Amino acid sequence: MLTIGKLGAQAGVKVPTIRYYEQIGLLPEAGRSAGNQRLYGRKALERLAFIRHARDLGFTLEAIRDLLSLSDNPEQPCVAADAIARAQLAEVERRLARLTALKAELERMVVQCAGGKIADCRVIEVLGDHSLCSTDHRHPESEAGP
Amino acid sequence: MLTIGKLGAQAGVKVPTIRYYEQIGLLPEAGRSAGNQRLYGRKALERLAFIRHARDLGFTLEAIRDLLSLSDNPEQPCVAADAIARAQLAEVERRLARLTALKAELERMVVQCAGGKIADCRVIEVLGDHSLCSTDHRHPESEAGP
DNA sequence: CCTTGAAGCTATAGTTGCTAGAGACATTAG
DNA sequence: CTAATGTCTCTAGCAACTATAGCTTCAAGG
Ligand SMILES: [Zn+2]
Ligand SMILES: [Zn+2]
Ligand SMILES: [Zn+2]
Ligand SMILES: [Zn+2]
Repeated sequence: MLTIGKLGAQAGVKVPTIRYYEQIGLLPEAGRSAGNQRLYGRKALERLAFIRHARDLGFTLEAIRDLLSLSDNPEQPCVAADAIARAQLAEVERRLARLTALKAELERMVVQCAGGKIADCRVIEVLGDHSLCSTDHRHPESEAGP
Repeated sequence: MLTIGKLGAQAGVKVPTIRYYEQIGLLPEAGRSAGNQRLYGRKALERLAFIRHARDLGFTLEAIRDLLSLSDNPEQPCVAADAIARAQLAEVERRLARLTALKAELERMVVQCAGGKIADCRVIEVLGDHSLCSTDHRHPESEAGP
């Protein structure tokens, strides 16, 4: 049996994060010691490692919630899980495309600036006028996340 | 003179967002009409477009605050502005590297799954065990953003 | 002139995924 | 036995908005 600190160390998750996951129902309520401290077994460690890994791959907690409940039904077909993964892949590809455009614009900005006064700074100038950009990088939709 | 709605439409920013920017001091307090409604001129539109464009390029509001106060001093040298842009470029490059790794792992997952039961699903399996991954994609640090 | 509907106002709370702090109890090493 | 660490609950905060409620103001049509 592991205390919350040991569990966190094993899974690479901070202690408050574990309590947070329990609070939002991603982890089941842990059993308690005589002194009211949480105790975890191997199953909890596996579940937490699953969550951590999925987070590292950029899945939202909502997606992970679904993935976990799917993985609790091993006899069901896996199409739903695969669909979640494919949606995540699509999301990553969208972000990648956007970031690639951003990188191009930022590089252009910093390269073009000759480094004089603010009044002549290409960075400031481009920021004030999107028509100076070479691509249409504008926020098409979603955001955030790893 | 523009009402807040017209201003938002011109700059591509939602009305509550404009009020939010004013609240956190990114936009100066707007003048008011006789009936207490905000009124904006060309300068406010330019400033808002600047903010919007910088946001579209992934700058944080804190960075934008600094960029705006720099652009208010046109005689100063532009090194500080360029440094902010280069930092943003570096950040974008870091995210790009991470997302590229994530994309590779997600592709592997969905390609390898044969589509049977959850018990045999490669997606679920890989999520539970990072050692099945081909790269070390783990969250090295920062996150979030465009 | 008056009514109606859209647009504006303030203030508050919710979103996502945590993280930090306060103040009290539990456990463990020396 | 004491001191240091670990854990407990609860609350509040981060970014950057978004949404809601309940009001007032404005512009256009009849
Ligand atoms: Zn410059
Ligand atoms: Zn642009
Ligand atoms: Zn599958
Ligand atoms: Zn992995």
